[in-house]
Amino acid sequence: MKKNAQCDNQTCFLCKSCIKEWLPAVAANKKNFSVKKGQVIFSEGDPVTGIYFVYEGNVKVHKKWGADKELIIRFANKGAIFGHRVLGKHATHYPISATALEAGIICYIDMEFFEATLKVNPQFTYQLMLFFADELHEAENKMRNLAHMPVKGRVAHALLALKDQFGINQEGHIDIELTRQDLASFAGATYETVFRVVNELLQENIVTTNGKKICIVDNDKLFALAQEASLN
Amino acid sequence: MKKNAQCDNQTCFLCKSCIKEWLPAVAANKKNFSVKKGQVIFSEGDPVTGIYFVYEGNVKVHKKWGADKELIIRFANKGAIFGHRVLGKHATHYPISATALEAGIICYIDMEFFEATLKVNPQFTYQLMLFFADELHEAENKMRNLAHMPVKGRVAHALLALKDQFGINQEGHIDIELTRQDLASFAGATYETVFRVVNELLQENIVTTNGKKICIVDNDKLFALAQEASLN
DNA sequence: AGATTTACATGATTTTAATCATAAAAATTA
DNA sequence: TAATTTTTATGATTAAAATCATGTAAATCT
Repeated sequence: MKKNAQCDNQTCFLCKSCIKEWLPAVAANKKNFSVKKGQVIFSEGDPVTGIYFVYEGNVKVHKKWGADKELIIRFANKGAIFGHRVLGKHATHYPISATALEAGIICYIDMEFFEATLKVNPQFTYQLMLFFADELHEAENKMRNLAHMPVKGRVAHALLALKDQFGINQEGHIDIELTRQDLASFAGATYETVFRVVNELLQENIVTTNGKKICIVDNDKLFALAQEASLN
Repeated sequence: MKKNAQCDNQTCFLCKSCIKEWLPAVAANKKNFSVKKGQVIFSEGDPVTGIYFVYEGNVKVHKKWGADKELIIRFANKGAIFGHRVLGKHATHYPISATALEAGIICYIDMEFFEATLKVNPQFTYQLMLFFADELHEAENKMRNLAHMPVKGRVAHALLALKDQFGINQEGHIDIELTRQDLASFAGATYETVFRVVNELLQENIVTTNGKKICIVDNDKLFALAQEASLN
């Protein structure tokens, strides 16, 4: 929890959606700190004290199952809000964990100031509601996929979602490096199964890989896999 | 779409959360209509025109998979909002379907008036955001369960969720009658598997059934099943 | 740099739950 | 009320994916 690194007060979801007059208050109340790769920012069951934003780096938001399984709910990248359990009923403990995927800078806002922010910034509240509506929409898709779509389709969907969120870098790779285990946890399957599925995708010339880097070669086929049977 | 039956303008989520001064506007702009059992209120892919509330009856919100599978995302009961796809990005088509589980009365608000309502009622917007936060929380649990929890646990969880939402009637039954197929679709499994699981629950004296009516006899055991392995 | 931990790789086996098949009962509708 | 549709019931079979087991490679920590 080093406190040196500072954000620019204009990048995150909060700074971008609140009225300019409120920014000094944000600057005065925010707490920046840097995290290193693999650092747990908060863990399922921890008491809720505030809300977080990503300034640098990527964070996985995940939910544990037993000792050694988890589901990655989503990724928070530059600017994104996470830990929004300050809101809603029974908002006393984080229902999910948040872990840094790489070194980065996090911004923390305590509950009290966040609630003041909501009161003062109806526009921000509105934006937050829209964000939740979109999250909910994605969650609905993911639930259906987990219930009915085979692993291969879920992996295809996961790769497309990663491409959407992180984009493609100069070399043509999806611009995030995940371990196969994290990819598996994101797709909601085991490492071994995902390993086999990725092998199939390689065989079928749908993707190429280079270590953790993944390149989508045939977007259409991948897309078709992610849709399969949902249209019949 | 009979237009005779009218709601009382004080029961639904909208009427309860907006300022009183706005209620006449709501009354002037709402469109009530009655639905019969099994009636599809809107279907996945339909263009979005407005938002709905339940005044009487229960509605299932579901997402299709192929021709004959679906996942029931949630149930909307008296007062509940549904079809909130008016909000968020790409809010052009309903991503889910809504079907009446029994005869009832529905309230419809068109998009334009709903957006005006949000502008005029920051308090309502705030309540809606909290509602979404809670929905999201439940969705996170459901996703993890679909990914990792065995069907028996998911059925246990489903029964407890039904008890929570609909309560217990005088005879001690969960106060909603679902077909086994709907219970299966809510738990994210097939009819046959759920049938077998319910048989096990009967054998273990955890529930009793009487046709579609289900009574939870041993809440603790059911709760334990719905937790199993998530704590290890 | 060496030691240790974490991630990758892959085959064999087992388990779970879906699929298929078929019949009876119940509910709905003509 | 007869006819049709929907729901319930249940066994047999198959398929998908998890688990188990084991070795190697790569990354991280002293």
